[in-house]
Amino acid sequence: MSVPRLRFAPSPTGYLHVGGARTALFNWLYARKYGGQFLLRIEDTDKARSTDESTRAIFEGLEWLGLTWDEDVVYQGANLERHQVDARRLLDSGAAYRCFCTREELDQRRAEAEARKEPFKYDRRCDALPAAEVERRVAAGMPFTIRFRVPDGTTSWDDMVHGTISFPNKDIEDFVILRSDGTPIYNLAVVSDDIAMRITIVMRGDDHISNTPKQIMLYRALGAELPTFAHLPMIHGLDGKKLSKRHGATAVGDYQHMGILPQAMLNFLALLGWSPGNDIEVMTVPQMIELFSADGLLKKAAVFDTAKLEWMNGQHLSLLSSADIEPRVTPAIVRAGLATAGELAAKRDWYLALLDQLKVRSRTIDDIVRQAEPYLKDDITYDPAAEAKQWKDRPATADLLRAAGDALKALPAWEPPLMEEALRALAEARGLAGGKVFQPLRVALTGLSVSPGIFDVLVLLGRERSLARIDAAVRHLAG
RNA sequence: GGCGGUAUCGUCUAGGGGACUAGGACGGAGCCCUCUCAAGGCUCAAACACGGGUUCGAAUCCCGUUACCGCUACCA
Repeated sequence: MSVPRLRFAPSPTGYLHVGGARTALFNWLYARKYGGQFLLRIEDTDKARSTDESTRAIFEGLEWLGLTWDEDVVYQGANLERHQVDARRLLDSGAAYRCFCTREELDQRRAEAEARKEPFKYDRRCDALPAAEVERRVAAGMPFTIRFRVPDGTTSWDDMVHGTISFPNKDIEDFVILRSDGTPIYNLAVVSDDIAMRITIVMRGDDHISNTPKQIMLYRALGAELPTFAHLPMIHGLDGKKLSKRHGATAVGDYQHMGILPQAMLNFLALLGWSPGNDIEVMTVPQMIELFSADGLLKKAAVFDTAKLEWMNGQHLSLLSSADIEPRVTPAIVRAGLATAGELAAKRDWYLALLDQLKVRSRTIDDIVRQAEPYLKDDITYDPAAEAKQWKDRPATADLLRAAGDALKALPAWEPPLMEEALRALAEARGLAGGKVFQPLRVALTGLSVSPGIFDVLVLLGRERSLARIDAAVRHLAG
């Protein structure tokens, strides 16, 4: 059994789309699971739409996800000569013929057929041209395309995900393989390259199912061995339509910038169109490789639901230690202007303790950054809603906070059990439930009505800062 | 229009003729825990597209219908 060779072959006409990322993921998982090779080919034959920028975006997206490829990147555009040679071989062997019909003529005939409500199929008129006439036209420099002559019969294959699929050849017209300018059409370029790259498994979106019979005919006419085909279902938006920009974020980079972890993205994508069974959902990347099996590949298109992605990210966040996520959080904090990397490094232990507190109540890296502000910045601002809710009776609150500050200040050590004892005693002395003390205090310390446990906040802030914030709140309330 | 593909809770899915009173997860509702918010635990609502077969028995197999998606270019 030969080593499986798979490839991901995006065209660089935009950013790395989540659908493309998932196709890449399944190819990669298959290669990793079965000891195969995963290759990357950039299909840049459409010069008008391809850009270096989007080629870079594809690399970046794949690298961020950790979907590494095994050999040098293949640029389809660099294989133009081989594509032409293959087209020529097909022409010479009689599997293809020259077509002198112009695009205008074709468009017109297509429109006429349309008007008559008939399906349009190229009528092979140029295939019927006498050899002498063909020669005359070529000699006269008439432009021509090369069309593949579709044989009679049926073309079918055993698809890895769909089982047997077959197409009556009569429904397939003699398709163009080489344009009049000498450049190849997609189907030729793909087959030519897949043969050259010795690809054994072609795993791609099921929007290519209709191209497959054409490609199979090309493989045969070229005398090449057929690869195994696996057609993955598409990804749709919430409205059931093929996922596109109007559904919001569709580029993997969008999710990277939203603070999604690559492993969570991969995990989520893997579950769209594949299931390991046994109700398993949250998986690390090694586990995904371990569990991956082509049997679990589904046929049905899946809807991309970001709510579940965020939940998944939260799951992965809790799987990681604060030290693991620190490299991803720090740049975001720096970008938000809350601290410099140097400042954070100087108090690393404290910083990691802070992350431990914040990550449990976060779903994304951005959530962590949002919550970190009161601990990283010197000044806090009181959230109006929190103030209105927890500081209703301002004089009484000022008094309560002053007392709480005094109690805390009197503590022999800055430790949670002592804090709790003192604060609960204060509450009891005033006939209040603990929360009636903790909540106003939380606002004084963080400016917010939501935070980690109050004693954790006190520890994170430290004695001096906590006491100072309480003082400031008392002054604010009195003033 | 032609051809192809697909069809289980709103969403991701388990399910491979009897173990189905159709399971899990997200989201939703509620309860517990609790100083808030999360996390966690528990509970509830929620689906086999429809119609015919085959079979003692169908979510599972077959056929048809419907719906949705894709392809139908000198795009990829």
